[in-house]
This record gives sequence, C-alpha cells and structure tokens, in this order.
Amino acid sequence: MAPHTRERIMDVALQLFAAQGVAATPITSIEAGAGLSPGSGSFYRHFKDKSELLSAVVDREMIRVRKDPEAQVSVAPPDRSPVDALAIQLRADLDFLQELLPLMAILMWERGRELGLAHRVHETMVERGIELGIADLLFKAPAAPVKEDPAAAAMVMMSAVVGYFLNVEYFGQPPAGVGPEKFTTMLSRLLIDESGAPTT
Amino acid sequence: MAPHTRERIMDVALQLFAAQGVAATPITSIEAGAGLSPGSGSFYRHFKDKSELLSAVVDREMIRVRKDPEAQVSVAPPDRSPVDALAIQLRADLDFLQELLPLMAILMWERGRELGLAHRVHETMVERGIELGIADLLFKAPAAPVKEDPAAAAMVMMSAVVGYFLNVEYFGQPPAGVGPEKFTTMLSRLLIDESGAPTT
DNA sequence: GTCTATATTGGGATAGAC
DNA sequence: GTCTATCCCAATATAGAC
Repeated sequence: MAPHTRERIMDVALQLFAAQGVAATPITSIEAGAGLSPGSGSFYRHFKDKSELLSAVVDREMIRVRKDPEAQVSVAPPDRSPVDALAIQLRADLDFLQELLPLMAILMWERGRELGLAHRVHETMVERGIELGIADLLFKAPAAPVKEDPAAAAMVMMSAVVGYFLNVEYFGQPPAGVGPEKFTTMLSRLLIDESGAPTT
Repeated sequence: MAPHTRERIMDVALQLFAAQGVAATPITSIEAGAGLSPGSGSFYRHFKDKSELLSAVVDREMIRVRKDPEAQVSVAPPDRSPVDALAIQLRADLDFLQELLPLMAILMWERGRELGLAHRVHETMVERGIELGIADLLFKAPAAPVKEDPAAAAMVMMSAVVGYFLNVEYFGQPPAGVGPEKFTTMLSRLLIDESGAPTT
C-alpha cells in the first residue's frame, strides 16, 4: 500500500527541493523523509546521485502537470462578454502557474546551475499557451492601444500575470485586498474595449 | 590606492553572492577574489563570519542605491501629456529595479533563509515609491476601470513592471522585440484615458 | 533493499609564526 | 594584517552484513 520507495523518495525530494533548494537539501534529509534511516546509503540503491534524482523528479512533475485535469485549458462559456471571457482565461493562467509552482521554485533556487531545467519549464509554459492569450484577445474587442501594438500588449499581459503570481505566491507579498478575481478583472478591462463593439 | 581590504572583500562578495548565491560562495573564493591567499583565514581578520559579511554587503548596497543619482526619482517635465508622463515614471521604476538587481538576486538566492533581508529590500522599494505611482496616476486622467478600483489598478501596474523586469533581466527571457520604451508606453496607455480630459 | 559503519571531500573557522 | 598549518563538521558516497 505504501508506494514504492523510489516514488516516496521522489515525493519528499520534490517538496524539499521546492522549499529549500537542491543544494540545501542533504541526502540524509531525503532518506529521513522517505522513512529510511538517515545516513544509511539506502538512497543510493534507488538513484545514482542527487542530480539523477533531480532529473527524475523534474521529469515526473512535468508529465504530471501536462496530464493533470486541473491544468487543462479552460474554455470560457461562449455566452460571456469579452471582458469576462478574458478574465476567466487569465484566472486559468494563474491556476496553471500555481500547478507549476514547485517546478518554478526549484528553477529559481537553481538559477544558472540548471540551464536545461529553465528551458524545459519555459517550453511547458509556452506550450500551454500562457502567452498565447493575445491571439484570442485580438478576436475579441481589443482596446485601441492593443490593436496598435499587439506584441507589447501581450508582454504587458504576460508580465502582469507572472508578476502578480510571483508577488503573491512567491514573495508572500500581501495582495492588499486585491485577490485573483479583482486582479484578472482589472487586467481584462484594461485590455479590452468595454464598448464591446469590436473596433475594426 | 587599492582600496582597503575590507572594501575589496565586500566588492567581490557582492558580485559572487549575486551571481551564485551566498551558500554557494566559499570563503576561499572571496579571499581569492580579494587578492588574499585562498584558504588562509585572512578573511576572518575583517569579518566575524560569512553572515556578518552578508549583512555588511547588504547595508552598504542599500545605502548606495539610496544615494546613487541614477536612482533618484525622475520627475517628468510638466509639458508632457499624462500618458507620456506616466510612461516616463514607469521607465524610471524599471531603472530603479535595475539598480536593485544585485540585492534582488541575493534576496532570491537566499529566499526564506534571510527573512530580514527580504523585508528591508521591500521597504526600500516601497519607500522609493515603486508602487506609489498610482497616487500620481489618479491626479492625471485615469482610465475608467482605474478610477473604479485604484488598488487593483495599482496591483496591475506594479505586477506588470516587476514581471517585465524579472522576465527580461532575471530569466533572460527575450523581450520579443518589446523593449522598455514600448512596454512602458503600452502600460501607460492602458492605464490612462487618452482622451486626455481628466474625467471627474 | 535496508541496515551499521566508514572512507572521503569541501568548506568554515582558529592558532600561531612572521 | 597576511601567511602556513590545522581542526572540525556536514554531507557525499561506498562496503559489506543481514
């Protein structure tokens, strides 16, 4: 019933890596967390060394995020106003970042030391379409500035979402009463022409 | 002519701490970088231990940032349109973040381990007014959504600036042709009612 | 496949000569 | 105030019994 030791090691490693970084996580702690005797080399019966463990953990987590139903793209109901529809999509983007949090945390701890990892996480983000919202947006009713420079607008949109996420989740910055709903609604309203008529 | 050893130690420590983190920077490297014999305890004639060095480095850097003329608040020329004025201010915010980069890098490396540091850096940011732009903004010609929920708008503004900065400087993400000017201009245009008439 | 025990290394820190 | 030499500890990794 208890999952295989290898899996338990990966479970605890993911947690510890995300919380305190790879370098700061001794093998002994991982052993302890997995119910093995700390200091025994039992870990090494399952992984060659810590860096092999890191790869395995990241691979597994990347697959999990892709498959997780919670992480699926949520399509807004067609009966919503453009502003609401975009807000819903932005909220889904925030949720997706939440799913990615452990990977992003590891990524930031290991900055510069794990270049391949950074690349793979970024690919996953792009693939999932975090920054593709702009394509949708242009089919709705973009505000005048958005129409004039969609690339810059996309950058603002993506930067705002990522910045908000990092402020709240990563730095633990109090949102000062501005929760995800208010935030995404505001961002959406700024990006979309509320007159509703898609200006051609 | 060569600055005092203590200063040289702090210089090289700032660089190394920002580039690879405090934990990953051995005293021996600092000694080597400061022209001392690596492995000799010469370092300890100047600092009690590494954490005292970290404090000293952060203190000095915080003071430098406050005093640096480049880091001063730039007041937009009064003859500019509200959109231009805000864009100028946002650009100054980005520049200020640039000045803070070493501190922010250290902060992110040491996340969770140096809580006091996070607090002090955040204070510096607030003090400098990174998120106070909203006050100004309301005296200009805020777009309709901004007037309705200034707190949310402030969050969007701050998140976008910080998110953009981290994307570009920290993750090395290519701005896809969207440089600081285009970015700040777009953000400013979204936040300000271009009709120009301050809607009361 | 887990244990006890241990070899080994890297890095923090000190002692004492110069 | 810097050096050589050294101590100490934490963490990686292995050996071999059970």
